[in-house]
Amino acid sequence: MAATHAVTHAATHAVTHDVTHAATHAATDTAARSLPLARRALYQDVADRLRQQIFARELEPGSWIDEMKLSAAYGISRTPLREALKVLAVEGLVTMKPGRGAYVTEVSRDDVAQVYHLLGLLESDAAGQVAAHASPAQRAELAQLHGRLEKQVRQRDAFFATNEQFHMTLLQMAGNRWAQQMVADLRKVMKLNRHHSLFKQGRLAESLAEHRALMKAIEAQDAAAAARLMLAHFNSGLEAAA
Amino acid sequence: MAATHAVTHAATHAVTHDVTHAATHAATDTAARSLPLARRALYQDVADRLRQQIFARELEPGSWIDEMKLSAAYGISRTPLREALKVLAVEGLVTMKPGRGAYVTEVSRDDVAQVYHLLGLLESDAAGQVAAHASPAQRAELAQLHGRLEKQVRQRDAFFATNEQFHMTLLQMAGNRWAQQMVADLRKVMKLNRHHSLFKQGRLAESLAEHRALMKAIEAQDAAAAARLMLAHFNSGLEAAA
DNA sequence: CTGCATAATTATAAATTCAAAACCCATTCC
DNA sequence: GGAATGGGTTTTGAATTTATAATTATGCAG
Repeated sequence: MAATHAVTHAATHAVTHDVTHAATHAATDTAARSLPLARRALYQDVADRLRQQIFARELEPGSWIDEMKLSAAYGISRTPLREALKVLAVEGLVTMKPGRGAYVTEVSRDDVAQVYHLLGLLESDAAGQVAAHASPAQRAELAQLHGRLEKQVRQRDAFFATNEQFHMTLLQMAGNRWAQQMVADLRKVMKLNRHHSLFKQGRLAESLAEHRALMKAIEAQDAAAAARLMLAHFNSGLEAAA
Repeated sequence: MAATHAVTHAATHAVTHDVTHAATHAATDTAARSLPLARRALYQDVADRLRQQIFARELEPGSWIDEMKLSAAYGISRTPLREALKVLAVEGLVTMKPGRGAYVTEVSRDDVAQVYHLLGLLESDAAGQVAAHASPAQRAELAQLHGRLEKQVRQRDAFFATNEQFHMTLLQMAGNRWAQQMVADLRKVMKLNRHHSLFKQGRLAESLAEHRALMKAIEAQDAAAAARLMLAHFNSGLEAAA
């Protein structure tokens, strides 16, 4: 069950701002190469693992994170774990209380609304850019992802993953790496939320319909419509979550 | 000379997501209280100091950060320094190369444009919200800050600091803590840029004029105009930087 | 003289150790 | 009886140590 998460993270995660730029053509490669050209830092792996546990609610929001217990469970020392916790703190997933350790961030109803608002703002802007400037090949890639989405209305987890991939691909095409990083972080925070809108009955189909309209606008290269539809997509997502 | 920076950072910095919520009424307090209710973590102080050095170009973009030399200079061990470096890495100010340490991030011309675009997006949204929903007291606070700005056209550093305070206060009033955090981070990145628009001759006066128009829209509670003017403010800032 | 292989040096990464807080609970004083 | 204070335990925070990886220098062969 952790498999889908692993894939998702590999795609979204670019905290290191990987300078090798190998990531750009990584899509063509098969899964993972045996020889790790750029060795991954341990604290990053630990951060990934922590995110997984937080998103899976194995670490509950509001709960205290026991450094000794966790480092023992991971089979590492406290040092890389503490470094990872600091990374998650900047991302907003955990909260550091000086002198008393790290706590999993609690995301309030208000926070959800605020994050949805920001995602709408950032992603609608990106959608407009893509509709205006994307190459035919890029539009085809989005269409292909959307096609996969259409086939996955019945499989919630798969839909979830493809949906995220669609949105992140769009962001990447918009070409603003800072926006991309921000949206990735915000989406991580959203996963903390128990009342995720896509969990709601009927929301998947609704979401799909909105995506369909968005794709149409992108293929018509109608930037204004694309932006408007993406904003509407997030607004109805928020409504479903409320 | 470091004084202005210290104040700026104290205002913008909320990485800890200070749970005490004391920050909300901090504006009424005088500078800094002598008794530190919540002891600050060392790695945070180190992070602040690193940012200062980076912004002051004592650590040049692209240059390698010598952990041993720096920890010795700061009179601390490498452990908290390395934790601080990881924080800055997530913020995008430094780049971690696995196995060969940390490097100060180089911010390209393109990056500047991208960040300006995002700031325009986020802050114009905030300006609209504030214009629509701010209380008379809040509008007065903004007006007071703007008044200070008017008097500081001749003092670049002071103008700089007050300008930042104005923008961050506006963000705080908009009430979206995630947006606030993001804008704070983006503004940190902007400080990396050598070609900062406010350094340009005549840009200060121009900036002030734009602020004046914005204030007028806010006091008239004209949300659309406030948003539009804020966006224009950033667009002309970008133009000046290019 | 040039190119590659190897050894020595240097720096990073992680584990361990040490010290200083914060917390808990019992006891005592008001 | 309740609040405050004290010691004991636990846990964080930071320094130190150890191991691993990368870089540079050096020497040898072509």
